[in-house]
Amino acid sequence: MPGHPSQIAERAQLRADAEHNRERILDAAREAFSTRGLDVPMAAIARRAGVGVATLYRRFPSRESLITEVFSDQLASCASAVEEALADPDPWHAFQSAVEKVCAMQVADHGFTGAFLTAFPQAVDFERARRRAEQGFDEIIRRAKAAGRLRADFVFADFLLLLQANCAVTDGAGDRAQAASRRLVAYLLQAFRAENAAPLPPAPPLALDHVIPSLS
Amino acid sequence: MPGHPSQIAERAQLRADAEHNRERILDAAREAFSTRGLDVPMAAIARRAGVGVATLYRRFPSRESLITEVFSDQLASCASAVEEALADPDPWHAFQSAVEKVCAMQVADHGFTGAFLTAFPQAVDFERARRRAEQGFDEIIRRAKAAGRLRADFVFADFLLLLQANCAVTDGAGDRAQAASRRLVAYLLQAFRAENAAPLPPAPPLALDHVIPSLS
DNA sequence: AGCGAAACGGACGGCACTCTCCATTTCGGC
DNA sequence: GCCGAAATGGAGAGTGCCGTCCGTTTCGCT
Repeated sequence: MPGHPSQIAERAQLRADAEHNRERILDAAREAFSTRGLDVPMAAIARRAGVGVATLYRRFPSRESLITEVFSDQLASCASAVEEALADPDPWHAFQSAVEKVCAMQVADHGFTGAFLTAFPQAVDFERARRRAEQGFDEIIRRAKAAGRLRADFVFADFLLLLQANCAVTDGAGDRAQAASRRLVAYLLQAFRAENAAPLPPAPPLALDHVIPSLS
Repeated sequence: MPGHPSQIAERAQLRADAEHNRERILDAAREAFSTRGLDVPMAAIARRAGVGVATLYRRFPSRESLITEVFSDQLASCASAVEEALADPDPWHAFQSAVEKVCAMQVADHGFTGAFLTAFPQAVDFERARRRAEQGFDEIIRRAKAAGRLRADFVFADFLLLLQANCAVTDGAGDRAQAASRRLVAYLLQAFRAENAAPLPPAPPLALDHVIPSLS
């Protein structure tokens, strides 16, 4: 049921041990990226995964494809969180918890998403997960506005703004990351409430494509 | 004549041409860091400054010392902006404009400050500018609270939170950076107003030392 | 068991960057 | 103008990482 048809098909042809190593590499990469930043040497990842460099390169032809794959997973998680929130009957609570969930994820991956977002080239694949998350969240926004809880001038780009902001906070402050993130999110959620709606100057021409350069 | 701080004294001994080149290097570095990120090759900076690599290294023994010096300048600018705001008779307006000014600076340096903050080792010098900025801003906060405009549970760390957040936004979004930053700042300023003060969960144990690892 | 294909790992060439060394040029006081 | 100290630039040694090549091991089907 998790559905990457083509990819799964290809991957299914992998021999059992290869598939196993692939997972190990992905895990090692996720952890390495999170703790040591995006430019950790490939060799380090390989060592951590208990495989040779060649194995790593056979599975992920370039460093970038590895990063992309890792990020793709993260993105899928976000999409799930959003869909989960869609089930919530209370529109504002849905909005709030979707935001909080996604931000908490960013805290957990300790800076990886931030590193990925701040500087990255072509990556084509996660189209689907991205769309899914974006549309789902748009729906959440729509409902929250309709219920009169979310300010009318809120736009999807504002959510991206929050995500970017949260990234900085999560990878900047070490173990304080969680508290810092929560505080920031709390502040912004307050600013997003309809009751507090005040002047608010310009609109941010910001789309996912600008946050993730790779898609352009 | 002498009796100046050691740095000035040292620098005053530089021959005229050397001092001139030093400035050129600093300018080149600022621009290079801003546009190409923190890991631009020393050679590129030297070329841009129109000097040889050796000259660069004579003036700044390590890449890090160069980065530190550039950042130190930026920090001093912030301190000035804060002191300027202190002259404002309207406490809330002072607060607001100090925040906006500093954030605008971050937009102008296009990600350099962000890059510096997100990943940096020992740097000892800017103590003074830092203190100056911090104390000045604390005073601004005090006044704004006393005037009943700034929410009572606001703390200095919240400002750092905002700075970090703003960094991410400014270097993430290219030419949209300015609009994005303004929008984010506007949202947060609204959340900071006393009138909107709402629950707001945890307090963020965050000090300048956590934002600038180098000082620890 | 036996065998072919798939997967493996480590060694290696190539490249980019940092920092040093030194022969040469430039400054600026006399 | 002259001369020593200061400053300079470029070549190059040292280092670390990327991505590939190839001889060896492991899988899994029969």
